[in-house]
Amino acid sequence: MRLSEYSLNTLKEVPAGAEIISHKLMLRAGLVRQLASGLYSWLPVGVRVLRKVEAIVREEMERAGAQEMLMPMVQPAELWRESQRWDAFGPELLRLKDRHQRDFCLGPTHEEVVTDLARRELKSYRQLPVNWYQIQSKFRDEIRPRFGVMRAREFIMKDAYSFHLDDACLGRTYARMHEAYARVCGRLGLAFRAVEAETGSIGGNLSHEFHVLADSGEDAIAFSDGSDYAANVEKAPALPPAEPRPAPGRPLERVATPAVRTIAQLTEFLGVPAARVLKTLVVLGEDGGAVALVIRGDHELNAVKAEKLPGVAAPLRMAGPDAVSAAAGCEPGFVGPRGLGLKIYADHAALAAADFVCGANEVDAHLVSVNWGRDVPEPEAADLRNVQPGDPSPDGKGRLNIARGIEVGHIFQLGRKYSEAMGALVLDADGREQPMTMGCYGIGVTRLVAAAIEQNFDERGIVWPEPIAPFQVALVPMNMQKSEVVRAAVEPLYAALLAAGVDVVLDDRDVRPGVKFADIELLGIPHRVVVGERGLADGALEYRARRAADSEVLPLDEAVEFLVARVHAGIARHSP
RNA sequence: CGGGGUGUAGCGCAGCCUGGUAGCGCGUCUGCUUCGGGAGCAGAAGGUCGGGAGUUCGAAUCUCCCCACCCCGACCA
Repeated sequence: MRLSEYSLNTLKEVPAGAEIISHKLMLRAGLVRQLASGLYSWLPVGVRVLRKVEAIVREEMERAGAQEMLMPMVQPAELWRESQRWDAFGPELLRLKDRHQRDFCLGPTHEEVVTDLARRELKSYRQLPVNWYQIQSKFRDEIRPRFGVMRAREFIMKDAYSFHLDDACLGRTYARMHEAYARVCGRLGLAFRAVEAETGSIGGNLSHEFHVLADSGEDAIAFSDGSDYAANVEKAPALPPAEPRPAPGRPLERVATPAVRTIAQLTEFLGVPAARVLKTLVVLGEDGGAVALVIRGDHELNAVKAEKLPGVAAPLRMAGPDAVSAAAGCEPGFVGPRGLGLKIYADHAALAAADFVCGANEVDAHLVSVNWGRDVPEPEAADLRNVQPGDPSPDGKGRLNIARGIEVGHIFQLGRKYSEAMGALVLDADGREQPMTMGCYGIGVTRLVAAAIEQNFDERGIVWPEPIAPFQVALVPMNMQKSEVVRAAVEPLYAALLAAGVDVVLDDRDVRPGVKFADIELLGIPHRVVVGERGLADGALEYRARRAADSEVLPLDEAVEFLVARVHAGIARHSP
């Protein structure tokens, strides 16, 4: 490709509104442009990267035994009603009507469509297992699109669906897909972790998320320093404290705490550590009532865990001030478990506290030296909190660390949720009809591009992992328009690299060298070769890898061989 | 949806408080010079000041309504 003929439009300044590094660099390097909130056009350089990511995903899917197919993005409502998800999926499902007023949606995922296809095509256990995948645009009407293509409303996903007669077979395909996902991340040169995860609106019994580690990640993941245990913080169980609850010490006491509402204010006012303060959160109950959740002041409520408790409404919602007053007889900030006429769940750690501080259920007052059993009836114990760094690993080996991650992939063992709801049955060896058991496996292709940048950049721009760079080699001729010598050197080199199958770009634009250097670095091309009269006098070029601090001399007559070797090595380095 | 913020030339911004009909930098176009790290000089094009209504002799500026976009929270690849 000759840059003079290529649509490359880089920006010196960062467009307003871009917050995270990948979004800034994707705009500056001219990979994408925003159309509307959460909707992006991909420009030619961006598409080059996208296609390379897709190619790697395809290769690994084929290696894992999956077969590519393609399903419609527009889906009839009837299928979603069959699976009960027309109502359950909520406003994230973009609904529309055709000219006959029939209901449709834009596919946010394809379990319904693929299950419909499977029940028509798959009739015998002899056809199983199958694993179908597609790479296609998805649409989710996100509450808040964010961070450029990282959380877009329309995005490209690779989604795969497998069908099996029994769960053992599902488990084998799941393991192969787990391996395939790890290979994809590895080939992209990304530092990642596979973690146990919640299944959310997709459903099923077992799932893992693949997280690219980055401080800008929206998820928190917990992993053990003593084993390979790793889980999304949403999912990681907080073990009950090993030590038994201490015996009550001092007598119960009521303390006036005027206008002291928050844990921070309370710890300062009373000089008590947050771990000795219990906070009582009032949330909406299933029956329209309310439920109280008690956790330690230094702990964070885990909404996913809480909404699974009997009697608690899902999705979890905090009770408003009016509901709190009705239940506790005081405003939020002074609620406590003593004398509270609500069902109470207490977190294991809260339950292990003695002589603790809590709200008195009256304005401007708290109780100190409160003890379970003595002052408050023993509540029901539950795991209500997020794990914290230093907590023991749930598998009993080591302690947990917390890291931020970008969820680029998620795999599920769905089981028979969809096949039973939609009647996807096959005949088994005994001639009996059985619902198939299913797995589904998603990778955010567009998100992978952004995640790769989050892990690979410097002050000059993107530093692509070599397998997905838009071009492998950039040839940068100095004063090419005037210099016969430079042209005579660079044109054959360009042709030879093309002939050798190298993804090479020739920066033949009539612009000053500084512009070329800045653009090539912003774009993150892994290998750069400068061709100038200065070096050519000695038969030499200058080579510089994107990550290298300095250039090195490259004899002109060795250039093709050298670059081909570098490119192959760069890509091979990432192949597991 | 709740809270906060921003909309002025392709991009980044000033002007708004204190009304008088729009400016800076970058980019774009033309010419000359320059040509190994985002060039210099000279000239040029480009704006219903997000939209509508109102106040006023007069509105980018004041008032009201609407819209879009961004950020913080609940969702997910």
